[in-house]
Amino acid sequence: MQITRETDYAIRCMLYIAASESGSAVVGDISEAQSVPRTFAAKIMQKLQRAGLVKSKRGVKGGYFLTREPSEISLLDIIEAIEGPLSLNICVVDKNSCDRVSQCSVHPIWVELRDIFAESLKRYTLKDLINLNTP
Amino acid sequence: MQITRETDYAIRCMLYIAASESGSAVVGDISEAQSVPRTFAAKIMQKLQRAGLVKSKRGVKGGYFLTREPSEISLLDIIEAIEGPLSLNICVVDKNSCDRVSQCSVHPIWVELRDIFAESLKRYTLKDLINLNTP
DNA sequence: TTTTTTAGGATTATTTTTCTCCTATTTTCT
DNA sequence: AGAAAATAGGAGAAAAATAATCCTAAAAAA
Ligand code: SF4
Ligand code: SF4
Repeated sequence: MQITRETDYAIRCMLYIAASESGSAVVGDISEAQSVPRTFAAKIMQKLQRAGLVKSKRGVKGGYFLTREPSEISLLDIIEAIEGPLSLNICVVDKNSCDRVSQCSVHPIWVELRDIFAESLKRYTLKDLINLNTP
Repeated sequence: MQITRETDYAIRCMLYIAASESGSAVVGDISEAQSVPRTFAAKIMQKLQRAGLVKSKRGVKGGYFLTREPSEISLLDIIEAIEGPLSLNICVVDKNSCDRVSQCSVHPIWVELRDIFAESLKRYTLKDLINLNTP
């Protein structure tokens, strides 16, 4: 019931880019500053790009930059970019995974809790997290 | 970011005992009724017992029974019995796991979210879940 | 054209999850 | 007492998920 290391790394990476002066950063710098293994960081950035949270520019003076304002990128966005749709139990996201769904009294609870949890995660944006560091 | 299959099984097992006429059930019946592999169910019941949620009686006419009223056993109780203390990121439950804790702006968020989530899970008890089935 | 930097597929290593097996012990019933 | 029913618990195997690594290609700027 925890986010994965990969997701934690992704949040760190996004935070680094958001907090950077220029608004963009190369994988090498992100990796070093946030203690994320270099090649793993590269993979993570690719996922974030496919999810549309960042874009890249190749070559000298290239790097990754955010596609939206830090205030418009929430923890939920980052988590779902890495882990896929948020759910607290397999049956919430894939009804075929369990043949008890139709008669299960717990299933609706997981659906409801997912929404509550998602709302909480939406409330925290990159901007909030940067401000906590440099008030 | 999901509960494990084991935890889902544990909830089913508890629910079966709580809903049973006699208030107790043997592993074989629980396993069959809830489609939980027999030996795995036995292991799960042991964990639940160590957590103090059930007690067992050996021998003929034995089985497992709840130590508290169904209205006094919450989803959080069951989840923590199986998975250990609830946390959404490793650093919440083990501060030594990450040497960035002291300077990390995300860490306090995970602590806060854990509490919100735990509260939500506390609100659902076995009694609520049984009533949903047989209103 | 050279250097910098991302893109992406293939692959490996590690850890966690999901079980199974076997033997011991306790309790009840006959 | 003895047989049967049931949990207790350790050891460990199989499968899946996580956490990386490696290598080659492609793009863009200088
Ligand atoms: S038993 Fe209920 S809660 Fe568990 S996976 Fe199936 S539908 Fe979901
Ligand atoms: S980086 Fe922050 S949130 Fe992530 S594990 Fe470390 S302390 Fe926790």
